[in-house]
Amino acid sequence: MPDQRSGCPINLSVELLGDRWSLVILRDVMFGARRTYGALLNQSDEGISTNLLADRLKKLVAAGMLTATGDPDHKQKNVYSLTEKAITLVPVFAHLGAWGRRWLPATPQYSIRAQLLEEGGPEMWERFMDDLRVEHLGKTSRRLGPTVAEELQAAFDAMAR
Amino acid sequence: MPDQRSGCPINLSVELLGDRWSLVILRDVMFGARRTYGALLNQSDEGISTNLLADRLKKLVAAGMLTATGDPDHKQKNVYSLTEKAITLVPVFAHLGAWGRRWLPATPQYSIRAQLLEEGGPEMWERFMDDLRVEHLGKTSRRLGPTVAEELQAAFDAMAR
DNA sequence: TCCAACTACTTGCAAAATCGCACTGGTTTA
DNA sequence: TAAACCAGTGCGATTTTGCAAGTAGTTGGA
Repeated sequence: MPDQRSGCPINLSVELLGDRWSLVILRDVMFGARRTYGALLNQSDEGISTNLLADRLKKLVAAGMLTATGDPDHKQKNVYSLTEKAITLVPVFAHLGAWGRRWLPATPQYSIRAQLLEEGGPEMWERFMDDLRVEHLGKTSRRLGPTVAEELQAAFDAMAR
Repeated sequence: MPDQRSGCPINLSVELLGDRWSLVILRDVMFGARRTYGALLNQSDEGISTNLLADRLKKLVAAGMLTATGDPDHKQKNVYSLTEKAITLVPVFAHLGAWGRRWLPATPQYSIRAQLLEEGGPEMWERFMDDLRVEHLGKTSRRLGPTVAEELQAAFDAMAR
């Protein structure tokens, strides 16, 4: 990425995220609670290959979308965390998921999270972003009860069974 | 696109729109009022090349995002129109534009439309989608006064001067 | 202590996509 | 009738993708 094509915010977003894997990886970190290379690789529903995963993780870290910190229990393991920049993509994911659910041949199991997020509306997105800030940025929580992430995951798992 | 990687709505959206040009072309049709091959090519701020533009237009038509109709005044000219499927991407564009404006080095001139759309909120997006339905789907208008597209364009042009 | 399994990658290679640019063939305008 | 305009196509170079295999350090169990 030497110089950008134009200063248009849509174009800049496309230049950063407009490929076949970046958003899928961020989705897995955000909604699938996959935080390591191995988890992202082995639990990838779309089957990303090792070199592309390594490359995208590098680029996403360089772009300030993810941070990598070593796992104290396992010297080789890197744990990836979302940055605030990535967390603020939640409304984009919510709308894109709703759009895909409406117009593309999405399967019910995979659609359930998009549906919940769509029905929850902006208030739920805000709660979800707060949960992500607790999980990924180490903010302290002020709320009680299950997190939005847990709700989404529970709904997804219930469909999987 | 033989078979899809997974039935996840985010993944399916990425498979359809996750490249370096599709969203940029749709943005130009939607916000830039460019309706022909020539307009999209010559007024492209990012400088798309002829073969890629031709290829993407073909794919977007095949995907039901655009329709092509002949210009009665000019037998060679095709006029491209947004479908309802494409028009419902407006909220995605609005959020993605807002995100790019906040986090990426967008220039003021190019940001003005994203800013107006962000400040206008969902009510403005609905008005804009109605305007697009009038322009692109031939629906009859029930509102008076300037269209949202005209407002956005006027603001953009004012910045350009 | 040794070794197999696990971790996070890197490398090599072929296929596909993207790129800029020249060019084509029909249409309209002067 | 010539020049300009229109929507592409063809080509060769570069880049990206996808798959498979290999590497190097880490961990856990016998």
